[in-house]
Amino acid sequence: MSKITIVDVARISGVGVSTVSRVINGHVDVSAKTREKVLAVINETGYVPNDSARNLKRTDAKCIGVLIKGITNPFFSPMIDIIESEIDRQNYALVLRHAGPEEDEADVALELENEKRLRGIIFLGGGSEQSKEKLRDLKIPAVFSTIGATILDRDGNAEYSTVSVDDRLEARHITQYLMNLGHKNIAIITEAMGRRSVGHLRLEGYKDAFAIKRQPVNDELVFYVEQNMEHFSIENGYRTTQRILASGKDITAIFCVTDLLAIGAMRAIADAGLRVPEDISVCGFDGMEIGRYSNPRLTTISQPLDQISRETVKLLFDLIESRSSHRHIVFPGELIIGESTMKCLT
Amino acid sequence: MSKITIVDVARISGVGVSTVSRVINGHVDVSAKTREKVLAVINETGYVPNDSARNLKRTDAKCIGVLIKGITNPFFSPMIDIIESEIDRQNYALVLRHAGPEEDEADVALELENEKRLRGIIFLGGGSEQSKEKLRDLKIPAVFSTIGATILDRDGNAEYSTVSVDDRLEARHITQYLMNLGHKNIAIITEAMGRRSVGHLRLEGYKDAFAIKRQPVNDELVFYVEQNMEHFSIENGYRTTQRILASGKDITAIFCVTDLLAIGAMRAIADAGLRVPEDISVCGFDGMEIGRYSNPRLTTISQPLDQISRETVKLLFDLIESRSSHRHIVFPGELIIGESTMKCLT
DNA sequence: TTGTACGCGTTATCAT
DNA sequence: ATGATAACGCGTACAA
Repeated sequence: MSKITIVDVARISGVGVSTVSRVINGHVDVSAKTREKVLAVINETGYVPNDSARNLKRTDAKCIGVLIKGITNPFFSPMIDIIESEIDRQNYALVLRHAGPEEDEADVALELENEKRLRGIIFLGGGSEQSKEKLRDLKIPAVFSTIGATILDRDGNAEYSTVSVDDRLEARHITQYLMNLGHKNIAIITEAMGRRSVGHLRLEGYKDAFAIKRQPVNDELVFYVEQNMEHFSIENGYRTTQRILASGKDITAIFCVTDLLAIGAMRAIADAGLRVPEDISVCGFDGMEIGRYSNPRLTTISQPLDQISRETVKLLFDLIESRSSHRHIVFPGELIIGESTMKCLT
Repeated sequence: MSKITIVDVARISGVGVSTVSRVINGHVDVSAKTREKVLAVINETGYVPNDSARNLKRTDAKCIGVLIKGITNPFFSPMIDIIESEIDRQNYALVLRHAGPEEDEADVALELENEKRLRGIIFLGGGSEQSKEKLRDLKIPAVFSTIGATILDRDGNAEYSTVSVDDRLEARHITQYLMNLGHKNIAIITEAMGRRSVGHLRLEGYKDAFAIKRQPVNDELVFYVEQNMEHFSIENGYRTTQRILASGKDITAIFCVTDLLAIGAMRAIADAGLRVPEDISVCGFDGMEIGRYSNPRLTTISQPLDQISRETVKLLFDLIESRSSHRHIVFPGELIIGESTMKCLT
């Protein structure tokens, strides 16, 4: 079964290639009889149009690209479904692409743009400082959603749009919540990355809470995840918490900058023979499903992923149809009080 | 900034298109001076080769496709990394594609095959009965890994290869483990799907355990997940378990056919004021990371995803290089005894 | 070492 | 309604 092309189909059906093309693309100006004949040939030959060749010629592919940085992150999963259906509702097709840890998402985006005939692109994660410049070469509107959005400067930037929560502010809120429970020695588990990474932004929020209370931040209570494995994974939360416990620091609460870290932290605390929250309170950030089913339930900041996803798509279409210029939309997070935090007893 | 092509680059650099092409593809037969000049132009123009046009011409793209059915399933996440690095080790590129719930994975595979110049393809999930036939049109070797593999008949099928555990056998093992703990009234939460779906296969294993003990299966203890949401989700495990508890059936153990279902089940039991495992033992299937960090730790069947992933790639390359014909490789699962199961006290 | 010209499979344009 | 043919952007013989 060697490769069969539109020419073959045309020859076998006894018609011209243009006619076959018309049938494939559902044009109306073709007789029912001819259409059926061609369709029959297509069916029995198992002919599949070559997408590369189509994209080379086509001008009007109503297509939106979604670029995910790190497929490993289950955080994005719930967003995809919503984005997919929203795009579908506009009668556009969705091209989902994944960028590995080593790939530069800007390169992948550029490639995607002219490989498919994209009208717009959504970034989930990614958005490193360095790729920022390359993004200028994008000819289509881009929207960064959630994590990736934080990494960009928001101040009057007209190159792309962002939709997210205010990581720094929300991190301050949950830290303040811990403080209001009476906690003073609050450790934080975060990521040592760029100045505008989520990890850093949430750390800033943590520091803000102390600044507002006019209390010094104890740098020894700032713990960074291990570098040699997935940064925001359960396992990393477990390992890092073990380091915290082994350090002998007298802490009563841990703020993990993601829920997955918090899940690992809670297990590490339990394995050390301590209780959550009686001995140590734990809170996360993100509002992932798992936190609502963990034991104990996780106290966290919930990101309104539904709204964020919907707004992301809406904004993108506004941009595509020039109804709007680039904007930076910020949604409020919601403090979810679970069972993993309680009043400080000491 | 309109679209810039290889012709533009050639014109600006004052060379021919073939020279530019040579530079792009890293051919050696081009003077260092010319190369630099071209590279400079490429850089300042932000030129990106059109992949569609390249694939149209290229014949030797060393590319492997990985098709994931349902990106929502975190079960596959750990496999991707391994598969990616294994493929990389062979100096092949990886093209990752996702098929939505509505898409036929066979269509996507066919499209992927001639869009990129794939040498082989790996299916993660998917593999429905109906798409089986379309797969015949694939001109490149295909390997189904884990979940999707089960759906195919293994008996002397020479159309594709499979790598997986024996779902039916392993399900029997863990059911027997529960029986050996003294449990008699064992509920099962599974999926009502096709004859060879994982849900059905694992249900068969459950029934086998009873058959071997010459005990009748109580059909009233077979519970099916809700159809109107993700089948193997935490939430579905929660809801279905609520139904089990509300049914008033006198059960002492629940076998959930996936770990995610089990996580939801444990939470539902706790919310009902009961304890795991003292009141009800719970076990899962898959061996996902979350089960090792849940509270209590989950008893489950662990699939050797490392080995499965590695073997999947190895087998695919054997097929590509005609060192092997299609095979069906089965790995043993491992019973992981957690804290979510204990002796039946009644 | 470098440039010219053709073909990859498809769609769009222009005839008919 | 249908067919012939010129692009689309690139790789690669082949010629120079």
